[in-house]
Parts: sequence; structure tokens; C-alpha cells
Amino acid sequence: MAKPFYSADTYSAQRSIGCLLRRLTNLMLPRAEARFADKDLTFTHWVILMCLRDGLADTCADIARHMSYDSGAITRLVDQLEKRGFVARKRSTTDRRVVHLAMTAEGKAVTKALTPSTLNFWNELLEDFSAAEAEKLIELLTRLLNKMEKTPIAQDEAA
Amino acid sequence: MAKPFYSADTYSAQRSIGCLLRRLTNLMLPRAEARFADKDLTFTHWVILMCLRDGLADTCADIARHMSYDSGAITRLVDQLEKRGFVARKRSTTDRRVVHLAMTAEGKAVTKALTPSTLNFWNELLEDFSAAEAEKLIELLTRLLNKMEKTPIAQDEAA
DNA sequence: TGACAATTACTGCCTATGCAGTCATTGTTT
DNA sequence: AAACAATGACTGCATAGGCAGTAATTGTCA
Repeated sequence: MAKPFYSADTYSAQRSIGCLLRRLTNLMLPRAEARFADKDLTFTHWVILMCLRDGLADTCADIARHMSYDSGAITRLVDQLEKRGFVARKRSTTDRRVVHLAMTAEGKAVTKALTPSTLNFWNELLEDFSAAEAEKLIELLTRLLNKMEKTPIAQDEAA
Repeated sequence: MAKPFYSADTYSAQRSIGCLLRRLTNLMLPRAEARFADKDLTFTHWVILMCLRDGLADTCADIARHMSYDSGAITRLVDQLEKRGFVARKRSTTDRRVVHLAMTAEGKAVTKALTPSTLNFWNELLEDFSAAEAEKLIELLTRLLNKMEKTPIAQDEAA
């Protein structure tokens, strides 16, 4: 292992990646959600639709894994999307525990309609970033995310 | 403005900075919090203590601004920290609307005691990152955060 | 000086969501 | 085949936190 990045001297609230992530997420959510407001969708709804659109997942459990989200919460969010006719449930025939999800035509239409506004939102935020910097940010976040996934939630290591 | 970073073709759930941030935060929180579990502190408590320790803020309103957090929530969190004797409130003499916050000796001790574990947590996550990469990540996150702060929450731009 | 705006701390209310448990179903192991 | 573990969808419960409102105080401006 390389030498540690943070030391007691170089760790501060402003340089803490955890604090930065938390704060950035807090700032981002209401701003991103404002783009969906007229369709009455939250950011979380949007991410679910993205997962379905991109074929990353087609069950509640899949979505929960892909979003690192609580699967019970996903069930309730899918309830809402189903009620609005954006998503359809269909019990699997091969494994009767599973309920497959699919976007309806209406769901696809809403997703398509909201995409430009979402792209604008992020492109404006990134306007002072070079393409290389934006790519680098995505790469670093992805690597950190993969590492995080492999890191178990510590249980009382100290004795 | 440079040409847009995302286009309909290059925007996907996996490349979306918003999705990555959200997911990374979701993964990070319980893992980071496990380090504070025996002291019965949440990550949010920790950030408040960091803000006080680093002199970034000394009132609830300041903390809320620095964390991009709800100030009502901060009031309640400070209640908890005060009840445990980690933080002390003192009404300002010059502006009687203001209540100044200060860490108690006990608060300082707890903060100091938890620091090594927190440093380890992040240093382990960053072990595959060069120092330059970690610095770059901090820089990019900070720039994005500053830009986000300047971006108002859109109100019905469409007609 | 008096009216009004801005700010601070704080509070009630409501929703999102994490946790833990249930039931149904499937896979595995002996 | 029978027992048991694992997985899926779903549900009740508890809590964190956002929103909006209040009272006190201060600043501003006519």
C-alpha cells in the first residue's frame, strides 16, 4: 500500500471527500429535481427510469443493487411509477418470486421528454470543465465507488 | 461556453455524475458511520464537530450554510450534541438573535479519539489512488460544488 | 422615528427511506 | 425427498431531515 493520503494535518472538513460528497449531493438533489417538477417526479424516480431505460435492471432487487438503495423503498417508488402508468409489473413465469419491470410507452415518452433538460443541467454545471476533466471526475468517482462496494460495513473491529 | 459534455448518446445512468454521487454517498454513509458507532455519533454529527473544530462555523446558521443542510435539522442535531456534553451553547452578547456554539473538552476529546479511525477509513478507500489523483478528485468535487452553489434552484423556466 | 425587510434559533408537520420481519419460491445438500 | 439456506417482493415501524411558519432581534430606509 502506498503511503496514506490523509494525515491528521491534512484532513479537514473542507478537504474531506466524505463531506464534499455529502454536501454536493445535498446541493444537487433539489436542483436536479426542479427539472422534473412539472412531471411530478423525484430524482430517485428518474434514476429508476434510467436504470430501466438502459437495461441495467428489470426487477426491484436489481434496481436496489444498482442504486445502492433500500429494496423496500424501491418497491414503494415502483408503486408510484406504476400508478402513474410509467412502469408495468409482470410476474416472472420462470421464477415466481420475481416480478419483472418494464417501461410503458408513456414512461418512455416522459423519459425522453425530460432528457434535454437534464442534459442541460449537467452541461451547465460542467461548463468550466474540460471534457478530459469531466471524464476524469467520472472515472475517479467510479473507481471510488467500486472500492466502496468492496469495503464491508465494519463491525466493531476494536476490542 | 465550450461544447456540451453530455449528449443524448453519452448520458447514461452509469456515466451520470448525479447517479454516481448519489450512489457513492449512499454507500459511504453507513460505512463511515460504523466508525462512530461505539460513540453513538452519526456522520452528520461528525461533520458538525469538524466544522466547529476547524473554526468554519460557530452558529447553527453557519453550520447549515457550510454543510448545505437544513438549519432546523442542525438545531436538533446540536440539541443532541449538547445533551451529550460535546457542544455548549452561549447566547451572543452583541447580537441577541445569535447563539454561539463551542466544543467542550469532552467534545474535543471524542473528536480526537475518532480521528485515526476516520483517517484509516478514507486512506484505505484511497489506497489505489495516487496522491495526485486524490488531490484531483478533491479539486474537481470542490469546483463542482462551487458551481452548484452558484446555480439557483430553477423555477418553472418552461412556459 | 416608525415601518418594513432580513436574519437567527427554533418548532410542527410530513415524506422518504433504512431496518427488520413475513411469506412465497427456488436452490442446495444430504 | 426433506431440511435448510438464499432470494424475491413486500410491509410496519422508526427516524432523519426538508419545508414552512413563529418570535425575537437587528438593519435599513423613508
